[in-house]
Amino acid sequence: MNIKQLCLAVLHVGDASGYEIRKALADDLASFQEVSFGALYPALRKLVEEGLATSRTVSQTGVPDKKVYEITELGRSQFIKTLSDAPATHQVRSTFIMQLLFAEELGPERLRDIMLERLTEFENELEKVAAFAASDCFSLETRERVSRFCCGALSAHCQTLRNEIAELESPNDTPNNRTSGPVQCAG
Amino acid sequence: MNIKQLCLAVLHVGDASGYEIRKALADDLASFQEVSFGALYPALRKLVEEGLATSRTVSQTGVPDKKVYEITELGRSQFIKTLSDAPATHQVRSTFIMQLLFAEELGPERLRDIMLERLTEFENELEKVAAFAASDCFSLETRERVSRFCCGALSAHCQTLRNEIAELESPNDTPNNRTSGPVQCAG
DNA sequence: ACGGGCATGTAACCAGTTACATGATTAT
DNA sequence: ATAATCATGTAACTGGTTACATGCCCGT
Repeated sequence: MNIKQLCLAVLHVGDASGYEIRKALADDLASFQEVSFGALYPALRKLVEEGLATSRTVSQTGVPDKKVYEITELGRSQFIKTLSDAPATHQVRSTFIMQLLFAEELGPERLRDIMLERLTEFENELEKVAAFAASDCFSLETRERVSRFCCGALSAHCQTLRNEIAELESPNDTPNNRTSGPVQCAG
Repeated sequence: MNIKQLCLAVLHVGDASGYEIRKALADDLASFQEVSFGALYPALRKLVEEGLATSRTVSQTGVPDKKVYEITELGRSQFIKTLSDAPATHQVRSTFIMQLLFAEELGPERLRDIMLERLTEFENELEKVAAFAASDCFSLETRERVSRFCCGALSAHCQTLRNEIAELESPNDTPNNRTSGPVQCAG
């Protein structure tokens, strides 16, 4: 998923300016990386050069003019083909897991803060997914499928973290909804 | 989590050569990105230059010599401090979610293949986590905490995908363990 | 004979971030 | 006043990947 591909994904849904594309990527669906303008604008220029998109300047009152990009048929077909041919990767890069691994070195207070910070972030992402599910982008079927997939992991993460935090604060209680002893990694 | 930090993490657990560090990152725990040798060896050289690690050449019979790196006290303390100060990020970059979003354009057969491919991969990762939980790295408490966290999401992903695949193959059945209708994004 | 695992390293390249540059409008 | 939002863009830099270079041992 490079920036050009990411831009085409947004433009496939509807016309947008560079600024709007960035906002769409950052806000609309959790877990899609924020892109910087320094990479975004050159990428859009290249899309136009390659005939995958066209641009037009739209004047606005109050705010500056914007360059609205529109995907071409070539852009549409190339985007879908590239997406279809790409392996179904799903990579996690997590400082948080590393912090869990070295929790003993960080100390219980810092560990608690970190888990709390992450829990809040996961809850925010969950809200973004809910907002996406209630939006009118894509078909109902697609929105439900994507939401179910994302919610599954996010809810699990929230649940686990709440248990871990509770356990840290009162180590003697065994919370009712998790098993102690060997971890069961049921698929 | 840049490469130097990643190397220090592995070396914090025990001495290792460049080759072994790469293997540790790729195999031992799911969701830690594979690093290329082109980035790894220069990073290790820099660690030695900065006094964060030392290296010694170990002769082996049959296989070539290897350069085993050992973390220094400075390396240890700097690694932990950097890790503690870092924000608890947890980023997902997923071609797969993008493919779910544009599932209608890909067609049901391709969608099914993609979900199957991803399901297999998640199952593999689940096995890696189980192997980690049964290993002797880190304390039991840490292994359980990390395993619980990782298993939670991976199991949820597997469950969701199995439902989605079943639904695709017989759209009329409503699987017993998922609700149809509006998605519930319970935290 | 050939592929794969072990083992280290460099050079060319590329894709991204960060910082800089500009500037109007609106809300606090 | 001062920050935030809207809006586009360039230049320097960084942090990686890919491909290349080398070489030996083991299994089939």
